[in-house]
Amino acid sequence: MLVVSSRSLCRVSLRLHDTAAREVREFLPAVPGRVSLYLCGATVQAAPHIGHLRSAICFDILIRWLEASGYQVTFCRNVTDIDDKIINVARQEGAPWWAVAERNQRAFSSAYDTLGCRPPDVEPRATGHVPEMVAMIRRLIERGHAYAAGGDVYFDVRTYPEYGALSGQRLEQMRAAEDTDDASAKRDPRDFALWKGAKPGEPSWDTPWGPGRPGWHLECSAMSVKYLGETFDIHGGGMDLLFPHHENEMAQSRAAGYGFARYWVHNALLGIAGQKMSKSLGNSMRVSEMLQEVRPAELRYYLGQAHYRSVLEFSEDALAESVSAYRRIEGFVERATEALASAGAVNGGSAADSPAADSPAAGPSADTTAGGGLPLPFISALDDDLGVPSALAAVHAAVRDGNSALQAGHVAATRASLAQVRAMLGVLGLDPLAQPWAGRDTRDDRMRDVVDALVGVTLAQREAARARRDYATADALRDGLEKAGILVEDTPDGPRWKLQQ
RNA sequence: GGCGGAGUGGCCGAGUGGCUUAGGCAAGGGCCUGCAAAGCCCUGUACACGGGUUCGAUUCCCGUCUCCGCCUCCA
Repeated sequence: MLVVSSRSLCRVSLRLHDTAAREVREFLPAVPGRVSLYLCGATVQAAPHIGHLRSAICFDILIRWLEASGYQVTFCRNVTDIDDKIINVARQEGAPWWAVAERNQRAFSSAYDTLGCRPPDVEPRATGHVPEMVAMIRRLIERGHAYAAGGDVYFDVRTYPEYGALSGQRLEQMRAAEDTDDASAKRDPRDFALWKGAKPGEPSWDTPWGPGRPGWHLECSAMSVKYLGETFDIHGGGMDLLFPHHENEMAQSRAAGYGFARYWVHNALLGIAGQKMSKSLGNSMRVSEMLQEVRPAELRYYLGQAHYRSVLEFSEDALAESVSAYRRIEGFVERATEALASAGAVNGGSAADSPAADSPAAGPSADTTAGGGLPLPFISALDDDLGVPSALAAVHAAVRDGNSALQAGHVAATRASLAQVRAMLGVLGLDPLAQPWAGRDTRDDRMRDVVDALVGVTLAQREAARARRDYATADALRDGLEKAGILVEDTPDGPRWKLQQ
């Protein structure tokens, strides 16, 4: 009788690794029921590679899990749209810097979108927030933590004793930052630029300290305060940003009197071990290239399948394994959905797979499940510092049960398994019948209809041959389809086909 | 030089002081199938190396080797 239906009450036990604390700790948002999350987005100097997407997917799963847990999440992801490389690329192309930034930002958005990442609630750009940055610099100068020198404005590291606490660096042991911009103007070699004075021909914005452009670290501090407040819950990003970027953000913000991030979450990087450092590397790791080989959901499965704090070494073989694993799951979802459609809708109205009013059915008969039809092992896996690998084990277990039920013709059990599987996949952003993957490209859908009709003719001939036990003909027809890359499966409900991998 | 992470069965990839056979992929055997495919069942028997703590360590501690990330722009 104590079963509580509200999921936020079922599980108050999300634990997250906090880089600042260097341990997994219980996650409690500052405001009950709400989570504010700031994620360092891209510096749009080139099109995205799969490492960017691994990070995006890790945090997408975190956000989905927070939302599935009943939190209202405010998600802010910035865009750094001005920096040295962008300026250089623009020079090489003879294009304006903003055109380069715009083009790459669109590529990022498209990639995020294609891989099913929930869009941020706000996606601020650095150059749109110069006034906020100027205000913050002024505040830091007033408090004695920053100084103008030679057209730049620097943060005075020595005025902030906590510097280094986040990343575990010690000032004395650090190598001096070799800022090419006349380091002589700094009071200390480790001071970093809040504002960079403009060099001839560079884009610039006017400030009390002269024309220039934002320092990279400052933008995140200024924008997070603007959109999430002086204190917010989670600050995320790749491990590579820990130092100096996040260390500097923290120093600025705290020195300015803000509470800043309460939890720091960093994803491990995607390695590219086997690859040589040839120039081809850059392109072959592009998201757009990868999607020539595998479908978006398969790429998402691969990038999301490892624990977010484990280094993932990219390999073609491992990617292929993920494709197989995902297709097994997908195969069950498709077969079960079709079988239930034909079992439910009395007659052959097999077009019931359109996601018209297709809500993931909140499991009428929840057995070992809690809120929303999610199995308990799945819930505790994600609650334990986002244990996606264990969560996937729960998915596969449910798929196996579902396949058994399907094979045995147990409709209710099949339906229950399907609901569970889809609910879990929904949290991971991998439901084959949900948003981003289903019915996205109408041209593909129409083409599929055409092929379906044509293949249907052959399959009918084959069924006829089988009926008269003319297996030679039947097999010849099947072989013919296979040569065209079409695999035939005979099921109790008749033959079905799919494209070869 | 400083900080941090990692070495698990054919492969990817979790995890734990003594039964977790994690899970997946691949392989072999079986069931099912006209034959297949798909699916289901079974099998493999792993925790870098050397010490130590312990009744007992893959899991804790020390050392060694190897690899990786950051300390400069980077998810």
